[in-house]
Amino acid sequence: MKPTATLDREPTMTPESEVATQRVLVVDDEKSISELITTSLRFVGFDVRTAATGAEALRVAEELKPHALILDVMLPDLDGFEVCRQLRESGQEVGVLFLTAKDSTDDKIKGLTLGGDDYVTKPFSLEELVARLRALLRRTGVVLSPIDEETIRFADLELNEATHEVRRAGNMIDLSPTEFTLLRYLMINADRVVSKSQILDHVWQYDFRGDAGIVETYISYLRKKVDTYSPALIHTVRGVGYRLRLPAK
Amino acid sequence: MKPTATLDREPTMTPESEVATQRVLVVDDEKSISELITTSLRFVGFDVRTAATGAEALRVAEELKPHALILDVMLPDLDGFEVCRQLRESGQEVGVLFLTAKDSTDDKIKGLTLGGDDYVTKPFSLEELVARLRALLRRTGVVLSPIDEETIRFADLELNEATHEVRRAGNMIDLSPTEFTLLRYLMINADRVVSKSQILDHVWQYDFRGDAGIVETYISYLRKKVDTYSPALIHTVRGVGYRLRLPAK
DNA sequence: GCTTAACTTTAGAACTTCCTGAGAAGTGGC
DNA sequence: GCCACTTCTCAGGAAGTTCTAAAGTTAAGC
Repeated sequence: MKPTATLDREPTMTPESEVATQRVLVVDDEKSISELITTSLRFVGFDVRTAATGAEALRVAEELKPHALILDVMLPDLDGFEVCRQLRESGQEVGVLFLTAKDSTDDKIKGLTLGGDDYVTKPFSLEELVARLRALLRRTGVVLSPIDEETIRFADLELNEATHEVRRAGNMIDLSPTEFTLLRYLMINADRVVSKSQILDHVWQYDFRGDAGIVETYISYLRKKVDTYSPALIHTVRGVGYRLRLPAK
Repeated sequence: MKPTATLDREPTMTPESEVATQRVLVVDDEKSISELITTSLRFVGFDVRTAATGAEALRVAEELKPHALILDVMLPDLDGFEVCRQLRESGQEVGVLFLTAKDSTDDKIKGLTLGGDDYVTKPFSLEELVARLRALLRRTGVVLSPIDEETIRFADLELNEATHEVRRAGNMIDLSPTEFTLLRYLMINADRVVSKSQILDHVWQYDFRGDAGIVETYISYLRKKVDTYSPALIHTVRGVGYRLRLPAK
């Protein structure tokens, strides 16, 4: 991943003192993947540790007591499920987000979504991964959030993760999957400038090999759908990137 | 395909504090099965313990006093029936859901439904297992289940778990077992988008190895039966999944 | 004010996803 | 053992989405 200059994080970030940072353990033997995830999660405010093998994961988890694990199913020693099993056996309450190859037909994956755990197939987009991790932490926090709490708001814009509905001033807006993910990314980073390469890194799958021009195209699509209402919310910061914001006071 | 971060949960979940958590003991010597069940049940709000042998089951049951048992008939030591017998002998009031291989022609299974107990054949779908367990707890009346209604409603659609009847605007609709389970899954997740893989994981048996195309076929069947009435309730969210919803406001 | 780089928009080709119908294979009741 | 029902696969076509490329527009620097 291209290192980025700007942080992405919650628009209404609660001070550290009020909300304890959530600890996440990332377990993957491919360094490039685990680094990609680590950097992203650190930016969005998680406390991240990594492990490259199942055994290491168990050792680190013991000490770290993470709130969630991001766990590759294919590890050099124990497989992901075994790691998960041993962890639960030792009494650790931890949500697990499994990473798995797209064509993997492993039975064991099934049912996990019911169980509060979840899985993401490789290659994923960071935006998707973070959204899923958040949902998982919300869920494993025992208290289940009603649909309303799954809505991100900015000005008169609302984006609901559960229903996939997007509204501007109460009017439904129909978005394609990529448009939806892009808008969510902008909304989560409301008021901050995000660069085209940041957007590419987060919204597109990590193995996308095209150029950043696609971002311009999608911003254009989004403006046609979202900014036909006034005031316009999507602003270009020439030479830097894009920014969601209300008109200057 | 980009899987979505959708939660599955009860549409009207009652807070933990109001309803005592129900304790379930899962007894199976196949780790993958008992894990699958455990994770699923934990999430839908049960307090779950496991045992791998009949002897262990008796020991744990003594201490846990579970409201229900999910009990594999084939155990390495005592068989499931024997475990059940000894438990009842010791005076424990407990509903039992037997797990049995599909081709098992064991007579003992028959007649169990009379006593409030029930059985499910392997491989099962999680949706089915959870529904049966709830029904069992409802019947044995040990504790009121968080959802004590036997009818799930959405708009003018009604689905009755006990009678397996489905009505739209009062008119009976005849559904096959898979159609029924799929519709129930959609109704439980009313208003939320559920992805095809989520549907596959929950509605189909855990060892199903086909592709997600089958979900499209069944959605099509269901629409023909349920959405011949207007308004249509089953909506496609392209690239994401399906959603049960009333026409947009 | 001209030049140039940065951005926007559009068109359309390539691709993906979804719907449906037809039929093969399996299952259970009588 | 036949019939009805159900499950599942597959294939064609329609519709929607993604991405590239090229032409049009804007703004910043000199």
